[in-house]
Parts: sequence; structure tokens; C-alpha cells
Amino acid sequence: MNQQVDPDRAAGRLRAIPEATVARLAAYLRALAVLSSTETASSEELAAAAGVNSATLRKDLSYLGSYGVRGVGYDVEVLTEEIGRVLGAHRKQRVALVGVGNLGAALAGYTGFMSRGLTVGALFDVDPERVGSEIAGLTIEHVDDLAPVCRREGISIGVIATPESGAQLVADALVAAGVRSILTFSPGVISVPAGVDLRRVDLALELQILAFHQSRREETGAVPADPAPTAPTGDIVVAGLDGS
Amino acid sequence: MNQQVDPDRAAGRLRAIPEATVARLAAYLRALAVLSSTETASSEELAAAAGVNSATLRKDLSYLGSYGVRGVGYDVEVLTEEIGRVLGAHRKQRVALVGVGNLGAALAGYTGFMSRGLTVGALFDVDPERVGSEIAGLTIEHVDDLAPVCRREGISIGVIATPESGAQLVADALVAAGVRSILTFSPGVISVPAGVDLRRVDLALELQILAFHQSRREETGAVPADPAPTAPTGDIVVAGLDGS
DNA sequence: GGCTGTGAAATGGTTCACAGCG
DNA sequence: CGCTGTGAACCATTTCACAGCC
Repeated sequence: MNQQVDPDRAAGRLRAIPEATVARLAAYLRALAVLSSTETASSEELAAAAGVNSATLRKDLSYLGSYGVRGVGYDVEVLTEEIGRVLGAHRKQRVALVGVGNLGAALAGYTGFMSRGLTVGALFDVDPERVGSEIAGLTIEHVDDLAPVCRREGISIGVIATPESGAQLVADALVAAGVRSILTFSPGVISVPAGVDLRRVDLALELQILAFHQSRREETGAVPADPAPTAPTGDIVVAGLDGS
Repeated sequence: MNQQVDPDRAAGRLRAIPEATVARLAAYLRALAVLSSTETASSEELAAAAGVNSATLRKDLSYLGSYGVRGVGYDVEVLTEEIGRVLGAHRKQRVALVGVGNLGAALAGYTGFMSRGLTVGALFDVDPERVGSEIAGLTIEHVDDLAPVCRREGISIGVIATPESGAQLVADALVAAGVRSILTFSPGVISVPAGVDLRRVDLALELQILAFHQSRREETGAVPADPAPTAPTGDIVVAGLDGS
């Protein structure tokens, strides 16, 4: 109810950035990169380039402080710098990628996956065929050596891209190695001790959501299957997170 | 943007299922598969196996109707069947996968990616080296033939796993081929006409969120690096039960 | 007694709309 | 005058807590 003075803001430091906002900051960075040839950009332009509502963008940026100029917009360079700083780009985190199959290889090469302060510090696999070979200039190590290698390389984040069967074991090993931030692409539930931040990405999930909507659409007797050239409703817009 | 009257409940058909619930139903199916040896499961058990709160699970299932028995729990088989039906598993959608690099290959082989009513109906690429070869029993076709092949194969969902540069073109081609549901792994913004459901998955996003939290943790002078059995403070932690 | 199903409260996030500044 | 920054309204989702049924 009552809105007391934000102690963080008052103290100069900033803190409570909503989770949803954090998730969009990276998108803003990409949008800014596209607009890097311009000096300034309005919230409207930036929002369009990032695929979000301009009010959302302004509110998001307001959590970082005041980096815009009224009547003008945001200085692209300044804002890029600031968002990068907030996202922790200056911290140069080192990432370990466990499981170098197709997915792992894709991740290692994914545009921007390892940019902005993130670098792959180590690659692991169990397959003796793969161990010892190189990808992106890094030698693939055996998972058995995970703990010592992670410590040596100063790994702070682990990515699990192994088949589901090995995921829990890998997570345990990462935790034992002192890694407290883990991203897993394994669909099963993995348990980690309190204090470890575990995030799960399910590649099949979004597809299933899509299939659900498509299925509904067919059932409710929508147009069979043909591309409606373009609707008159100015609803088109750039694709956001939610298509509907 | 506009608020229509709930037509589902009025028509006797299933009511509108919240987006957040849809996103969890697939996870429940997986949890049920794990528990398939048991006859029944309580909301508590199921929730633990799926990694969610039991109240959330009960509310979610309540949108599908009453499939539980008070004092007992849910019949695993019945519930599996019902969720599958709601997700549209009986519709047997056919999916086209465009871009068969590492990511595409990973997707084609991803556990559960193509289960539950989803089958890969076509693979496409531009690379002449790849076109003509086979993956998972399917011959890779050239993207130029996308429209005719998609129509012939009855494709209703398209997945874009190409480099960013080609993504918009592929999306256009899919739309032209009558595909109205598209999943893209390309980080850039893609625009599609109204009526097309476009979902974007950014593989780098979750990692960046993780890095943000990790970075914060380091800044706020948390424990350096060692797995402490730690803190009573209800920290983030996404996990289900204890060790399997 | 135990567990589901669900109103109601709490929380979190988005959008509106406009005051206020450059 | 244009555009940011932000209270306030709105909407979605989660969580609580308990009535009702087996």
C-alpha cells in the first residue's frame, strides 16, 4: 500500500530489479546493438526493435536509474554500457559446459551465448571418443575431472547438456566443485542444495505449447490452412514473447 | 486487447486454460510417466515429481475438470490420458525443422521433442552438403522447396533453427506455405502477419539471467565458493524432493 | 482422516495516462 | 513540444486456507 522511499535508490546502489525485467534487459542490449549507428533512440524505437511495449521498456529502464533525456530519448552508447554493467558484463564469468553432443556443440557456437562477460572455461563429456578433442579452441575433458578442472579454471556457472540419465550426477559434481549457478537442458527434475541457483530450459516445452494452440485452433474450426495475407487490424506488430 | 465473454464455459466445452497452466501440463505428463508404476498419486507427490507447488498443481488440474478422487489422489493412467488429450496429443501434428546444424540435429534427437502427437515431417537446410543426406530416417530437403514439401507433408508447425541471418526469410517461407505456428531459436526479432503464432526461445537468455544473479551474489559479498549446507533463508532454489 | 477442488487473498507484472523536465 | 519517468489501474498467476467429499 504505502510506498516508502526505496533505500537502495537512496543509497546510490540499486537493487530490486524484477525478474521479468532482468529477462528483457538482454533483449534490449541486442536491440541497442542493432541501433548502434544512431546516436539516440526513443523508447518507442527501442521497444519496437526489442519486440516489447514502450511503456514496459521505460519502466524497465527506470529500475536502472535515469539514463534517458526527456524530449530526446536514450543515448545508445550510454545505455548499452549501463545495461551491460547491470547484467554483470564486467564480471567475466567463466562457464563450464557439460555434455558436448549436438546440443552442447550448438550452445558453444550459439551467437551471443558466450558474449557479454561470459566465456566458456571448460568442456566436459563422458564419451572417450570426444574427450581430448577440441571445440572452439578448448580441449574436452572427462567428467571425472570436473571438480579439479572447474576449480582450476575458476568456473562459476555450469551448463548441463547431457542426456537426462546423467544430469543429476553432473549437477552433484558441479555443486561439489563449488559451482552455485547451474543451467540444465535436461527435462527431468534435478535437485540441488539450498543456495544453488538452478534453472531449467525445456526445449520441447515451447513446441508443446505451440502444438496446444494449433490444436485448439483446428478444433474450433478456424481457417483450415492458408496464409491470410495480412489482417487489416494493425495488430501485426513485431513478434513479442506471446504470439496470440 | 479486448475482453470477450468466456465462450468456453458457456458452451460446455473446456474453459480457457491459463497460459501458465498450459506450460506446466507437459511437465505433469513427464512426472506421471515416472510414476506410471503406481496406481494413484496425490497432488503432493505429483507436484514434487514435477517440481511445482501442490496447490498450483491442483488448481491447474481443476481447469481440466475433476479427475481426482478426494481422500485418494489422481489415477495416474486416467490423468495421463486426459492431459494428453487436452494438449492435443490425438491430433498428430507434423513439424518441419528448418536448419539442420548442431541445434537442429539436437532438436531432432531431443527426448520427448517429437513425442505426444508430434512428428517431424520434414527437414530443410540450405547447405548443399547437407541437402540429400538423412537424419532420423528423413531426407534433408532444400529450403527452396519448403512450400511444396510442407504442403505435401501436411506440416502445421515450423521450427526455425537456422543462423539469425536466414530466420526472417524462413519464417516468410513457412507462412507462405500455410504454416501458422512457428517456433524460432533465432534471437533476433522476426515479424509475421497477424494470425500466425510465433514463439521465440532464446538459448542465451536463461544463461544471462543466471549470470546476473551470480554476479549479484558475488558483489553482495556472499560466500566465496564452496558448497555450504547453508542458510535457513528461503533462497531461490528450484528443486523437487531430496535425492531421488 | 486425508485429499481434492476452489473461493479469496496476496503477489507480481503490464499497461495506462499524465506530470514534469529538457 | 516531445519524450521520459512513474503513480495508479488493471490483469495474470500463485498461494492460502478450508469446505466438501470419499
